[in-house]
Amino acid sequence: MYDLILHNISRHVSLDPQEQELFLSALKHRTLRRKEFLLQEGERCRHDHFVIKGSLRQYETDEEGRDNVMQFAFEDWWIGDWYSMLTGTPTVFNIDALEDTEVLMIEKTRLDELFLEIPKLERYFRIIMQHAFVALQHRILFLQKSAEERYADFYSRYGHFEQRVAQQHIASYLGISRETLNRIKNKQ
Amino acid sequence: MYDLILHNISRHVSLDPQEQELFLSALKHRTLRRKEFLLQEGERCRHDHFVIKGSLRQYETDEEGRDNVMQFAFEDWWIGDWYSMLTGTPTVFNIDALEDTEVLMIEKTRLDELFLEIPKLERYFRIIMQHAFVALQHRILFLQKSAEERYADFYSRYGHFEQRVAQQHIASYLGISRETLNRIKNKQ
DNA sequence: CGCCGGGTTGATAGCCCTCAACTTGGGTGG
DNA sequence: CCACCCAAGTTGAGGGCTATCAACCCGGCG
Repeated sequence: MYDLILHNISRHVSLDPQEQELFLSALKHRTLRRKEFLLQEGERCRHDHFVIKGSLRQYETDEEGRDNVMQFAFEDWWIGDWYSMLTGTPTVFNIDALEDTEVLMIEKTRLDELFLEIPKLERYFRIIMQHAFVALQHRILFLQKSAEERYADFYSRYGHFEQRVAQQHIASYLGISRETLNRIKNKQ
Repeated sequence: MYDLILHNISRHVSLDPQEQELFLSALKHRTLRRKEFLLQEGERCRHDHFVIKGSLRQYETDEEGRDNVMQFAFEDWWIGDWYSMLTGTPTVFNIDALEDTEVLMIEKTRLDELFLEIPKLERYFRIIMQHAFVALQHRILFLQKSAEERYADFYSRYGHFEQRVAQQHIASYLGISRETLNRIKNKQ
């Protein structure tokens, strides 16, 4: 159950066995059925979540009732709402499971304590946050491009996940309508 | 010269005088004339930069020769290319000065050393990276909205900077043409 | 077997881009 | 100090990409 997260951490920092034990003891395990919510708009987000099985989608619902996908999360990814965690305000996002899913969750307040006890853990979170930041920068640049280019970029990066996600959700992630995405895919 | 950056840091962590001294000794000072480059496409980005005077714009130039503004940086902001710094690859971005500008720069390799010597400094960078991440998430959501809504959001957040930046750069930042932005502003 | 969410396809419309011409203003050099 | 020049901004016309709406198909699940 903990192999995936320990391996993920070990790619950036090396915790000794004691530190690993301390960190793992702060984690809680949660399973979700397909379509079940991990977080709903209006709640306060108090945990960060690491996916060990399945997949999730984070999205906001705008005034017209349209869903805008902020991100997906598959095995080996973190997902949560840092805005809500940092400010303590209710989240604008929903996070629900696209498949039957299992996550490890850590409370934000506990994580802040652990940063004091395990400096290397703070380094790990700094590093993955930098990578997440860079990924969003890339996405912003591609949102300036045509629908076809956006899909081509998505396919080259995340094509291997494509069958696990409904096309309309991918379209939303790319900022295009599901009809347009469909036409693009049927063109070639 | 160092007041601004020390005050910025103190909003998130409190360094003792020794740590402050150590950190400041790693900084270099650089002045740029308007239109001068801080970073150019193809170079490796080896420094992060903190603006103490003036303003800059970070942008990529695409195949059609169009500039896409990634972000601006004013006094009290950090700017650099973390993708290039993390991977050691040449940057795709240009960063140039919109006004006569002064920055404090820190070498990425030196910063990594300092993180070992001053854990609180690593905390500071983790925290500002989280804030930057959240800001980009917000921007992605607004790139789904109409040109008018994007400008309204920009104005409410950064309206006080508006006179210091050419409208065409703001348009690029918002992902709309300068003509469209102009029509929006002259409508009201 | 029926329902429903997801996907497909066509017709239409609209937002915004592009191109072009003109205006304005600040900076620079004579 | 003035005149020129170029960058930036303004305004109009036209078109294209993509959203929207609608109808229909399909497969899986209850």
